Order: sequence, then C-alpha cells, then structure tokens
Amino acid sequence: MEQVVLHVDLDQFIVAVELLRRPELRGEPVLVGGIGDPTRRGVVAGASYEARESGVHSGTPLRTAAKRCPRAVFLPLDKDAYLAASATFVEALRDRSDVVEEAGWDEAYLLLDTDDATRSATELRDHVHARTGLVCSVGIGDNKLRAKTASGFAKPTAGFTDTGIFRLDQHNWPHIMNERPPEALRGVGRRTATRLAEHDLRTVGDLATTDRFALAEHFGPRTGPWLVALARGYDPTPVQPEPYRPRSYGREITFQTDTTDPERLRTELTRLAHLIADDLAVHDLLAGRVVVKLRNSHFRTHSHGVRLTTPTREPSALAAASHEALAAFALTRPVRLIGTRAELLTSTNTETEGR
DNA sequence: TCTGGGGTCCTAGGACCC
DNA sequence: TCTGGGGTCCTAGGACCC
Repeated sequence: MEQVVLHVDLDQFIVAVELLRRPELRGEPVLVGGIGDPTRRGVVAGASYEARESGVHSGTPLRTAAKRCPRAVFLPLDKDAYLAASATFVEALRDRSDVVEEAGWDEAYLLLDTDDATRSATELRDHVHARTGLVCSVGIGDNKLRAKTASGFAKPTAGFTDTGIFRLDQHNWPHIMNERPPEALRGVGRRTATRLAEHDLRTVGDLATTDRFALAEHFGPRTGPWLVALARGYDPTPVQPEPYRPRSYGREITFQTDTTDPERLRTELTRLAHLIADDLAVHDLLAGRVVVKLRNSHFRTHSHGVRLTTPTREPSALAAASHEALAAFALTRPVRLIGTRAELLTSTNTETEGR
C-alpha cells in the first residue's frame, strides 16, 4: 500500500463541454471566448485540438485567431455550463477520495491510498468519463508539484503516452525534467525565465544545482529558495480538502473603445460595485478595502485602494469607495479597462510553507 | 500578440515608531 | 535637532495561474 497524489486535469475542458451539446462540431476547429464574436475585443478561453494546429491557443486575441484559423467556429463563453460540468467532475472525484482539492474549474488534486497507482488512475479516468462524458489526464506523483507536472505529460498532445496517465516521482524527475527550460515548472513564466537566463540558468537542471541562498539575493528571500526547490521537484504544500476561501471579489471590464470620459468611469464603477455587493451578500461577507484598477491605452495597469472605515457590503458604500479610489488616478491617457475589487476582512490567516 | 476576466501571492519602498 | 538601526505595517506593482 502506498499513498500517492493524483492531479486530474480535464482535456480541453471548455471546448469539451460545448461539444457535449454540439456533437456535430466534433473534429472541427472550435474556439470559445468573449461573446463569440471575433470582431470584438476578447481572447480565446478554449481551443479545440484542431484549432490549436492553426497556432491558436487560449489567450490568443479573438481577432488574431480569426485570421489564423478562418474556418474556426466561434462560440460565446457560457460560464454557468462550465460551472455545472465542474461540479459533476468534483463529485466524481469525491466518489473515490475524501481528500480532494479543487484547483480551478477543470483540475483537482486528490490523495489516494492504493496498491497499484496506475490501475487506480485508470479506474478514476473511466469513472470521470462515465459521470461527466469528459476525458481527463491523470498525473501520479509523490507531491502536488510532481503530480501536476506529470498530468501535463499525460495529455494526448504531449506525445509521451496514449494512456492518459503519467507518473513523476523523486526517481525519474531529474531524468525527465533536467534538460527542459525553467518555464516547464508551474510558477515560472517568461519573465522569470528571462531573469534566470541572465544568471546563466537555462534549464531545470541548472536551477536545481544552484545555491538557494545565492538565488535569494536576486529573487527575494522567499522566491529564490522556492525556485530551487521547484527545480528539484520539492513541494511541501499539502492536498487541502478544506473548501476554498476567497480573499477578494472583483469585477472588471474592457471597453470596446478606450474612453476619456470620467463620468463614464464613475458610472461603470457604480455598476461593478453593485455586482460585487451581490456576491458579498450571497456569501455573507464584508469588505475591508476596495481597490480600483485602470489599464490605459498603452496597456499599463495602475491601481489605488481605499480602506473602509467600517467593514461593509453596502452597494452605495462600495461604489463611493471606488469613486474615492478613482480620484487618486491622474487620468492622463484614454482608459481601456476599469475594475474594482473588494478585499475581505482578513480572517486570521494560517501560515503555510511554500506557495 | 492590438492583448479577457477571474483570482493569488510576493516584493520593494515609504511611513512610522522606538 | 546635521540624525543610527531595527522592526512593523501598508500600498502599488508585478508575475503568474486557470
């Protein structure tokens, strides 16, 4: 008997949910994003494997996607449909383990005691498919980081296996990972990879053999050592079965055309503040601070916050605080995006190591 | 690449205090 | 008031993820 961490990741989740109700689109390049209109501002949220062959991925601007893949079928985002599918997915996982941690709509970690991890993973895939109609990839690991990384290799597009299952542990981690770029690590993006390259750290192996304290000098007291641990495949964070507790609720919108009208900004903030107030009321929560975010026509993002004198979820109070925060901006350039976010009262945060 | 919307966490730097 | 050093708290910005 051994205990393993499984990372279960639904394949092309958003598109897969759409195909369940539009089976005639199976095999076609399908792109989901925005309101389904590629002439409007927005990005791709879900791309079918056929569409990805044309160089379109999640995050690609819709306009660009339409140029690269003129045959593509564009569909609007249907958040409620994905939430419903996600709920069924998590139920299916809970049928098989008491320790399940959701990590977004389409992925989760779970702890499993088993005599045969591969067989259990296969059985889990079948069970998820039977309950949801969706296909998933499963990573088996000795911690969350290795399980998550493994599920990436288990994907049909990764070319490692056609079983939908891959295993990473302390024994094969260096062999599989050391020659790859640091961006192969979850948590290392392009910016960090560039900074690492400036220190001649170009592979996971390079990073794994670096002195943690030397790296702390350049990347900060927590981030430096954390990066080295990541490269070695270490991850002390436990699979947390406790329900997720949000720290903030926010809303933002991108204007179809940039605006310079301050009254329009205030009106928009009022509307967004009311939506957030509804969220807080539904969850019976109070805000302690409000932060307004603006993105200008140069795509530079700035924010200003206001502390609430008394914690509240009153729409008028959240709107007033948002307007107060807005007044702190210089407003020298046309505004592309405006948003506001309510930070919840800090419920005595319990310290956990890692990230 | 004319670049959404929802989030989380970390860091630097200033204010303030002793 | 020709001014050190350490600690804490807060804010804005940035990196990253799905």
